[in-house]
Amino acid sequence: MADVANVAEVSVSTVSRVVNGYEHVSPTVRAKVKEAMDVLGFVPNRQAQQLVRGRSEVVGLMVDTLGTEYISEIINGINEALLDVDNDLLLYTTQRQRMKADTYVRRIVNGIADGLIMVVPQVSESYLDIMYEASFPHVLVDIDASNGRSWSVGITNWQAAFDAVTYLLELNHRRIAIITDQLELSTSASRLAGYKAALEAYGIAYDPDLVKEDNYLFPAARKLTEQLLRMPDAPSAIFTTSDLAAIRVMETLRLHGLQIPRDMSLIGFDDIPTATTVYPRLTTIRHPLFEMGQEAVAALLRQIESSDISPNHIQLETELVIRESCMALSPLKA
Amino acid sequence: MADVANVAEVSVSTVSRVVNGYEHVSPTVRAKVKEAMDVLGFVPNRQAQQLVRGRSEVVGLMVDTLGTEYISEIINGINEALLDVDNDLLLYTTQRQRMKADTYVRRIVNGIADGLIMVVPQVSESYLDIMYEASFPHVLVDIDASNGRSWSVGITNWQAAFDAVTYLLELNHRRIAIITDQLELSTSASRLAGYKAALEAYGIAYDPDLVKEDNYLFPAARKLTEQLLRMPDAPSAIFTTSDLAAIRVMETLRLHGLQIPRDMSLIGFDDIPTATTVYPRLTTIRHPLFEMGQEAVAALLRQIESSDISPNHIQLETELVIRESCMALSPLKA
DNA sequence: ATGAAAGCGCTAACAT
DNA sequence: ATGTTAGCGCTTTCAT
Repeated sequence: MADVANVAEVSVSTVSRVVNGYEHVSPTVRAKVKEAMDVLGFVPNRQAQQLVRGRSEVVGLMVDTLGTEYISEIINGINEALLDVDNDLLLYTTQRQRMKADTYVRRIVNGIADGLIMVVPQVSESYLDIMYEASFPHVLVDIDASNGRSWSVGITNWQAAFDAVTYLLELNHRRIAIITDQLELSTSASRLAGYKAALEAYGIAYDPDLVKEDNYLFPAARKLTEQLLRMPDAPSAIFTTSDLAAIRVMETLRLHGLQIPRDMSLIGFDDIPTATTVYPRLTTIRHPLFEMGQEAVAALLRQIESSDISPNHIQLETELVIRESCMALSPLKA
Repeated sequence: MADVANVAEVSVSTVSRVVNGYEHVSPTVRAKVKEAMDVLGFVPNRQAQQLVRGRSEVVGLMVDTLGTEYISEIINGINEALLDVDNDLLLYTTQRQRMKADTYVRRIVNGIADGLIMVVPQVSESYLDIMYEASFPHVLVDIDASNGRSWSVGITNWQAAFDAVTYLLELNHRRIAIITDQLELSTSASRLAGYKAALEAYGIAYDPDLVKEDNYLFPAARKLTEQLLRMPDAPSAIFTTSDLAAIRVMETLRLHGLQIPRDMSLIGFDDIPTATTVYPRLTTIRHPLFEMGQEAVAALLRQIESSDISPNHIQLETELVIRESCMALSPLKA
């Protein structure tokens, strides 16, 4: 920077001013400085800027697992929003992590990022404690409701499940199974509640045998589907709380010679890109993943900029996307 | 840090010494400083450290798309290696990127990271130019051979394809199709060459109609498979250059009522986790994704530490993993 | 073994 | 409109 000042025959402050686009710089000088910057190929040192500004313009992202279209869409949304404010993204994966979990968070809090976005289904309370104590800006992504002390963004899980099951009900299905993620997850619990509510609205008794609990880390959708198929009064429709699981179900049904939707109706959840490339194209719930990522950044930035904002939960709407994986049952058969 | 020095009644230099674990600090003083740090919850400011050290201890990772198990495994490997040296990972996605591509790289080069790992099938030369001019440490991941001026890590693509096709040949298959990624990719070209070589070694004529070119960004495996099935002399085996494509092929075959491996043998590539969860479990080529990530970091670190090392290409070995998606043809039928 | 002081590259008062 | 200067929080000679 001193070099640029020399070449342009001005002071470093002036250089700094044009670097940061401030006013009160005569066009002549501005031009001269810009030229000098070009000639010297000058680019401001970020570390120094960060140091003096007290901000890193980096946000941390903690995910438990990469490699799903689900997380990919969220990250795309985060990136998009970050681009607007010229911030960078630091990635932390908790999967196969040898580091003590807390050290992890502590590093972020005291270190390199201005805030942290967490896309971790089951956030450990000790993480939150650390961040809370340090009043470190953070937001929890895709949880069902505010935990009271953190910002969070999620979706209307209850309504989504209610809509999906109601749609199936309108198609005259009466035996409707649900393959859900772990029920400890608040989102799963809400979806199951929505499922029950829809059934109840139609005066249909709830059958616990029709709910199968999967695990997103160790998917067992195939086994669960086969359990369903073996039932004497097997379901005519399956509602799955992720497209990934739905696709595994499709595979399994086909393996058993069943056709979709003729022999079994199927609804997924998330509306990942692949949902439209499988055959038949999957009827599913659109999960605003990309928007969730964007909202997370917005919420985080709000905290970083003015640290006195009280926790809030942002709830995004879902939408039933009807494609070809469901079919009406004839009222007679029903 | 000054606070710690005050509380411990020593100078800041001494505090710095214990923070960095230097010798020449009496045990008494060391203990006193450590206690002061604990009491005050002191954690060194990374920006300041980085500024004075002239290193950020952050490495950039540029990927074109997240959301595949392929990239996920690589990133896991990178993370693992980074953990050892206590560096952080900055993520750049080129997908849906509004930023001018060069600005992108330029930012990284002049900015925040000490080096860059690129997992981008088709690296633009202009990126490389920028990094080369700045002699910025970088490594290209999963390309087939050195480009002469960058470090890179890849696998033995030719051999891998040769092995896969030879296996099929030994199983008496004679009409063997290949569904490959874009042939502009050096890796794809090598694999196709390996395919041809294996055929030739068995004295089998090469049939261009049996090679179908897919696109990893816009997968068309289903359509391509159907083209293959419609052929009057349809293949009895398909070799696919990614497991993802292989799984789409499986789906398609099943849709057409064909059984694997009875009606069609199938070999994938990559050995992603899902390859073992589909039915039948996929015979495939093990692609050392995780190791590739680790090697990339090692190569990068070597460059960062001593910047005068000349470009090198690290080639990792693959391995045929035999599972249940292939079956021997009776010699008669063959 | 410990301390004093210079300086990493920049920004932002404060002067002029 | 432009220049001077004091830090930002740390590391690292150089003294002692």
